[in-house]
Amino acid sequence: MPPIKETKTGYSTDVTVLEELVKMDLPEKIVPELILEHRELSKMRSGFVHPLMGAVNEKTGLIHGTFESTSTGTGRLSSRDPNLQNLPAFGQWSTRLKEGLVPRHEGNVYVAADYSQVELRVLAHLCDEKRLKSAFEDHRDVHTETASWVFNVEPELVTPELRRFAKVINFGILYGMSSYGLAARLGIGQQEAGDIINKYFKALPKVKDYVEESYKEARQRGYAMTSFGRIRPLNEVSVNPRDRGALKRIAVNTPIQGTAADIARMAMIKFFHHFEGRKNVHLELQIHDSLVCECAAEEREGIEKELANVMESAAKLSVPLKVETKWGKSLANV
DNA sequence: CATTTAAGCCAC
DNA sequence: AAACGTGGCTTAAATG
Ligand SMILES: Nc1nc2c(ncn2[C@H]2C[C@H](O)[C@@H](COP(=O)(O)OP(=O)(O)OP(=O)(O)O)O2)c(=O)[nH]1
Ligand SMILES: [Mn+2]
Ligand SMILES: [Mn+2]
Repeated sequence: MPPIKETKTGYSTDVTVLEELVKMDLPEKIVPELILEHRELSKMRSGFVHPLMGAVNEKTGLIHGTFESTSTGTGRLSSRDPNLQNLPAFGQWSTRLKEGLVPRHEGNVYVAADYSQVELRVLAHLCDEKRLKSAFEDHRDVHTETASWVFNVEPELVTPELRRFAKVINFGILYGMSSYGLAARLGIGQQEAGDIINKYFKALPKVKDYVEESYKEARQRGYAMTSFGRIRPLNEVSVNPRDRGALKRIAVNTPIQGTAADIARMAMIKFFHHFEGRKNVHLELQIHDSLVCECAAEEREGIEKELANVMESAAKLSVPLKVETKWGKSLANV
């Protein structure tokens, strides 16, 4: 079938290429269709089902993963052996998989809370953009509004998948995505993509100013810095020398992603203080801007409120921090 | 034989 | 001349 994209060593067969081949509606379209289906299924089996089952400790019956505290450039945690921060979140197989991940004790449930639009709130705090701040003061959902704007659908009709795509747009543009990159991701022309980027910064003028100012500061100081003083020396980051914009994008991203990471860490500390001595409340997972804990089913309602309160008060920004809570008998619900 | 690299894909 | 950022993991091929 026709080549669409090149890699270093040959022709690309990634998901966008295969979907393009299906769209071309050639007699052989069954081939990319079957490869796509195979990719999805084998990713699930060899990427999640097998490693997760293999990670179950024989004696405890539990998965004992490792959270690394000092292995990212921005201050985020990472998770390994197995990675529990990248469990599938969309699609039927995601639900099936996570139905198998359950609390250690019968009668217990998971309670989870995730910061709402966290890096956009951090951005609003850092750049003092009026429109962004009032959006959060008015409890609005900027991701949904972006989805509604870009994809021309009523906010009520924005699906979770569409909203996830809006995050790519919101954060992508903020962190320096080009019209080329946006066009490729949206499947539109570069002109149209450029228009979207221009409108984005026109709607939020202080964001553009902030991006430039933030980069200038970082370059002068030699390091990027979060709201709480975490630093990332820029001479330690390695970038492809052919990519001239890379260092700027890193310098702009780090204070924001890093500030969100600082907040998440403070929330974890607060969690331990708050729930100290409560033997049936355990923190199980941290997924960058969310915490998942296990507790007795009877205590669920109270824990949900306490967890939300702990996280929302972990730091004080010039915009409110908000979390969304969920609970369930397996990770499929949270 | 073990380790490294490339491509690809899962998440936030 | 490349063209959001932060990670971890699997597979196959290249490298040693
Ligand atoms: N640069 C970049 N950052 C991302 C991307 N996806 C997620 N993030 C960062 C920014 C988010 O605020 C943060 C937490 O991810 P979430 O999925 O929880 O999204 P967010 O909190 O923005 O929205 P939500 O929780 O759904 O209200 O991770 C992405 O595609 N690019
Ligand atoms: Mn969030
Ligand atoms: Mn999240």
